[in-house]
Amino acid sequence: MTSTSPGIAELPPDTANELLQGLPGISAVERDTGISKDLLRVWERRYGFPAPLRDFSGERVYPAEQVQRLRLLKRLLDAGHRPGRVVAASHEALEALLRVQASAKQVAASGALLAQDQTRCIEMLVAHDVDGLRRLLSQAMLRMGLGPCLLELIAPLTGLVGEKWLNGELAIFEEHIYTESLQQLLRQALQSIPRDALAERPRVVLTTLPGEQHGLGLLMVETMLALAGCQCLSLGVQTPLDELIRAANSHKADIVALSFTGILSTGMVQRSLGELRAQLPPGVALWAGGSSQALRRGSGLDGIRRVTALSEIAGEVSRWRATQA
Amino acid sequence: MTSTSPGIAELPPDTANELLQGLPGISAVERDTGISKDLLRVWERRYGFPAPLRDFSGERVYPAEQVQRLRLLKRLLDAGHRPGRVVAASHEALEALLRVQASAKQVAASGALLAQDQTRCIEMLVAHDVDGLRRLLSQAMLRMGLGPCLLELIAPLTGLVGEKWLNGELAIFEEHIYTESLQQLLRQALQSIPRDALAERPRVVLTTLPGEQHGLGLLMVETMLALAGCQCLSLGVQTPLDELIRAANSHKADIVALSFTGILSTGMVQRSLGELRAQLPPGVALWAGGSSQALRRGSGLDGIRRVTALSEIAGEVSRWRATQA
DNA sequence: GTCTCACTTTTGTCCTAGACAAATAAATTG
DNA sequence: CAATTTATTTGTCTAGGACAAAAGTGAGAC
Repeated sequence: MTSTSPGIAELPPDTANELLQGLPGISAVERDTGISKDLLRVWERRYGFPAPLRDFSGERVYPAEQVQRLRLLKRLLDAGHRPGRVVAASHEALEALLRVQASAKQVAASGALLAQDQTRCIEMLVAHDVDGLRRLLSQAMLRMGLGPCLLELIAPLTGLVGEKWLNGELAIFEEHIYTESLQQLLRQALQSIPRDALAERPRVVLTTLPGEQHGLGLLMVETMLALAGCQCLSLGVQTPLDELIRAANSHKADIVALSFTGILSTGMVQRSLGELRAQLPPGVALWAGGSSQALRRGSGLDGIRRVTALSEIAGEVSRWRATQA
Repeated sequence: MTSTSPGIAELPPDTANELLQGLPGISAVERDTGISKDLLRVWERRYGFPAPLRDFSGERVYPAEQVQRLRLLKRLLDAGHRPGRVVAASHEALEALLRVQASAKQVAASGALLAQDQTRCIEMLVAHDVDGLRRLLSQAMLRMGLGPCLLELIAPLTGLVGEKWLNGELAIFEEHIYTESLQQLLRQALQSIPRDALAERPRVVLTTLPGEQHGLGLLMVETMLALAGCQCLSLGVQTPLDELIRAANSHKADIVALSFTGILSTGMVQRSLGELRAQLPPGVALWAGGSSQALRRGSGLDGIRRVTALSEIAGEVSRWRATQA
C-alpha cells in the first residue's frame, strides 16, 4: 500500500480513530486474561459479550472496561460459576455476585495484628514509598522469623495485592513494584539459609509451565522447601514439559514441584500434569501447588500430590522422608 | 452419542488406532514448540509440513519426529532463517544448515584470559554443576570487582549462552539455570552496594515493554546504574506504556530506561518510544538500550538516548549530571 | 560504495461459521 | 434415595480466505 487507504481518508476529521489508539487486540487480551482467542470469539457469538470495537481493518479491539470485566468473569468461573449464567449477566448481577464473593473472603481474613501489618504495607505501596515498604517487610521478617512471616504475612498480603489489582485499586506498576520488592527480600532470605542444611534429600526441581509468568509463588515455595532442608533447583518460570523432564533426570530429582496461578486453562493443566506423570520415572514425586481451579478437581490427577497451601509444605516434606525410610 | 460410532467399528481389528494413542494434538504441539496453532495450520497448508495424522474425529495428531523437527525449525527461525526456505526443506538440507550454524559461531570466540573463565562457566553449566557455577561466578566477582566482572565476564558470557542455546548446544533448562544463578548473584551484589550512595540523583525508573520477558539485561543495567550512584526503581519486565508514564511521574524520575532484546518488532519499538517521548515531560530523559535492531536505525528517535552497551552507562550518567549542573 | 525510496513477496495473525466431544445438569428408572 | 440415561452447555478444533507488517529487491541519487 503506497498511501493512506481510502477507508481512512473518508472518515470524519477524526475522533473514532483516536479512541481506538492503544486499545488491546485479541492477542493481548488473551495474554492478560488467560482466556483463549477461540473462547473470546465464541463467547461473543453465544452470549453477546465481550462486544469489542473493530479497528480500521475489522479486527477486534477491546475497551479497557471490557477487559476488566473479563478478568472478573474469569474469577467467577474459577469460583465455580457457569459461563452461561455470568458471561451474559448484567453489570448489577455481577456486582451482586462480587459482593457475595467478597463477604466470603472477609471471613477468611486473618488475625488483628497481622491485618495491621498488611494494611501498613498496602499504604506504603499506594504512597509510593518503596524504601519504606522494603523496610517494613524486612523488619517483619526479623521480628516474626522467615517461616511465619512468609505464611502469615507475605502469602496473604500477596493475595490481597492481587485482589486489589483486580479491582483496580492498585495500578499495574504498583503491583510490579510490590513484586520486585518481595523478590529482592525473598532471594536475600533464601541465600541466608545455611548452605550445609541444603546437602540433604529430597532434591527438588521446581518451575512453572509455559504461560505461567508469575514467579513469586515459585520463590515462596522454594523458600519453604529450603527451610524444610530440601535441596532446591529452581528453573525459573515457563519451562517446556520435555525440558523439565530432562532437568529432573539430569539432576536426579526426588520431587518435581510445579506452581500454578489459574492463568492456564484447566484442560491444559490437567493434560500437562498427566503427560508429566507418564514421562517421569515412577519413583519421582510430582507436586502441584497454587491457586489454580484445575487442582481442586480430583479427576485425572493420580500419582500427583496437590499442595494447595504453603503451610502444607513442611508436613509434606516430612511425609516424603518417612516414606523413603 | 450413545454407542461407538460405525466409522470405528468398520476399521480392521486394529493397528491404526493404536498408533494414534498418546500422540500430541495441536494444542500440545503449540505448548511444546512455541509455534501457534494458527501457524502450524498455515505451514501445513503452504509448505506441506508438518503433515500430521488425523484421529478418529479428524483432528490433527503429530508424530514425535515431526514435533522434533518443528523444534529444530523453531531454532533455525530464531537464528534468522526464513520459513519459506527451511520449513519445506529436506532433512539433509536442514542438517547441512545446522552444521554451517555451528561452525560460523566458533569464529566469534573472544579474548584469551576471559575466554578461559567463560569456558569454565559453560563447562559447569553443561555438567549440571550448579553450585560450582555459582561459586565460580562469585569468585570472579570478588577477584575482578563488580563493575569489571559485569562488563568483561558476565555480559559476554550471557551472549555466549544465548548463542549456544540457539545452536542447540545448550538445552532450554540449562539456559534457565544460568539465568536463575545469575539473577541470584546480581541481586545479591545489588543489595551490597552501600545504601547512602543511592540517595543521589539521578532517579532512574527502569523496565521493559510488554512482550519483553528477559529480565537479565535489566538487572545488569540496574547494577551499572547503582554503581554509578543512581537511585534505581526497577518495575521488572513488561510494563504497559501508560503505567510506565504514571510510575515515572509519581516517582519524579529524572531518567526512564528501557531494555530491548530484539523480540519486539522494529515498528513496535519505534512507535512505543515515540509515544513515550511525547507523553513524558521534556525534562525527563529517555534511555533505550539493548541489542534490538530498532535502535541501530537513527530515524524517529529524536530526544531518545541510545545506550547500546553496558560500558557506556557510567559515562552517560556523568554526562547527565554535567548537563544538570 | 552506501543510502534512500518504491515495489514485490513472504509471512504471521485474524476473520467467519460450523462441528463435535467432554463436562455438567436434568430427567428417568430401579 | 441412588444409579443410570438423556439433554444441554461449553471449550476446542476445522476450513480456507483476507490482509497488514516485515523482509527482500532493485533503481537512482549522492
